Amino acid sequence: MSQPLILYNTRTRKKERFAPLQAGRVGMYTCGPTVYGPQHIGNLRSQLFADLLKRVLIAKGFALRHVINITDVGHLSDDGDDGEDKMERAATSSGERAEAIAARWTEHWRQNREALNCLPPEVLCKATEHIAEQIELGQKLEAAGHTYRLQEGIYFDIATFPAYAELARLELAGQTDAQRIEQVEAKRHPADFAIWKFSAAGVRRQQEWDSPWGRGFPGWHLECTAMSSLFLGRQFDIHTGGVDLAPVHHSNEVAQAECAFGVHPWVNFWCHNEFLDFQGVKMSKSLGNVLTLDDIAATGIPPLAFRYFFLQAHYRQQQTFTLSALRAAATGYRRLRGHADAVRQAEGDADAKRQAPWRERFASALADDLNAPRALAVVWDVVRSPELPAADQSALLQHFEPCLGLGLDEPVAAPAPEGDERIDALVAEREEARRTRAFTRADEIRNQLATEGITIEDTPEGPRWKRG
RNA sequence: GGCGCCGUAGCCAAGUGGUAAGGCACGGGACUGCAAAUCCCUGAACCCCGGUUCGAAUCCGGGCGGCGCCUCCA
Repeated sequence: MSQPLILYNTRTRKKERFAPLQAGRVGMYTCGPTVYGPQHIGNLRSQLFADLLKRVLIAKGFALRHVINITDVGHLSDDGDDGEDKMERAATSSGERAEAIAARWTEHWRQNREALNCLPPEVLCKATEHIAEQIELGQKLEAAGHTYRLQEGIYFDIATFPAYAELARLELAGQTDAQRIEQVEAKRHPADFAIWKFSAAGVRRQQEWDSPWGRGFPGWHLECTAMSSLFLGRQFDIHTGGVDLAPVHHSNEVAQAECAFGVHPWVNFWCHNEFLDFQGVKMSKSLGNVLTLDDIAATGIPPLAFRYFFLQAHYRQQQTFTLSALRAAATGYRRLRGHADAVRQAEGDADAKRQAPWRERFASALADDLNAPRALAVVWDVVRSPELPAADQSALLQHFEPCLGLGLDEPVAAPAPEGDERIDALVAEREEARRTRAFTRADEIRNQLATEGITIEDTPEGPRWKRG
């Protein structure tokens, strides 16, 4: 377990040995949700990735401070720079206060994470609760000559930050030719971005604040820089997010931070997860091919089966999602969990020495850029090794669980006797029929219940039934 | 127009130079009155072509196909 953790760093495009700035302590920032609606399972993949990383860091013995932000203001709804704010639009169309919408979807997101066994962050911060810090950061940038004023707002001038293209290896020259979207014409460079947007003349926004530049609201990128430095300091270890964030959002964050704080590199390790593909393309709100955790739960598949599904692919690989692939994962997950349950009470002595090879293989899989699929293969090897005493199997599974977060440490929920009198009576009648070898009648009852979606399992302790 | 990723058995998916992990499904078997659940056994030479090498899924070149980013997006 002492082997070094190797992580792929987007900043250097290499797998690197992870070492924190301060020995033993890690500061990690994860870009959180924009809370104007539900998160889909593709978004959730980013949370699962960050959680896997967090769990492995903890297993490595690091003391971790994990910060996640809630974007509850300032997100534009469409291409270009004059899109409508997503929060404002959601509020306008539903007649609710923006705060109410933000609160509802923040809670929904939090419950999703909980259902997926994502460890809670040490700090969960909201953009609207740190407006002052964002303004202060903007003023710093302004004072250092990195901004200019347009009618729409205060913009960051990327020409003042030569390292702008570094993180995402951007071709800024080629970008000028692209011209695929309408830009704010007056911008000096298409990649310049707003740090503060003005409320439109005569418009009273639900979410707006006074600033030295005028009434308005902060640009999206400002919050992450302001809040991460507030909670993690001017330089920190790890920043995570989806791959799509690197070229724009994260590049902008870097520009703001390095210009305001005079540091480089601002963040040591940039870690990005790939997309979840669905129906041949990435799952995304704009394409409309989204599924939520609620949708999955509605099919009777437990949320943790989705976590298991996630662990079956490497985080830096696009993962193909289909419902049947998820069902397959759910079957494997159910069996794995059942096995963990079965060996938990095993008699006999566990022998740490005997377990060592599996511990070693599991640890090295995760240490190698979080290779969860390989780690899962080790898990199954434990389960399918008859020569390994049950007590050792159990000890190993419990040893793995803190990294996996699959709930292998919890008893499988009892088959919940639902107590439906009619069904109970039918099941009892079937039992009686079986006893008297009236199998035709017995099967008739079973088939009848099957059409209602009820399955009967005959166990040594008698029959059991369940829905689904 | 620029940048990047991927193409492994029916499906999901590891493997980045030395005789191809794992899960699911299928098939066979055990168990069962029959099923279900569970357990055991079982399958693949890696998109195509050329090259490097004693040896390539793994490196290089070309081709075909898919995806992503450069624009709100995880």
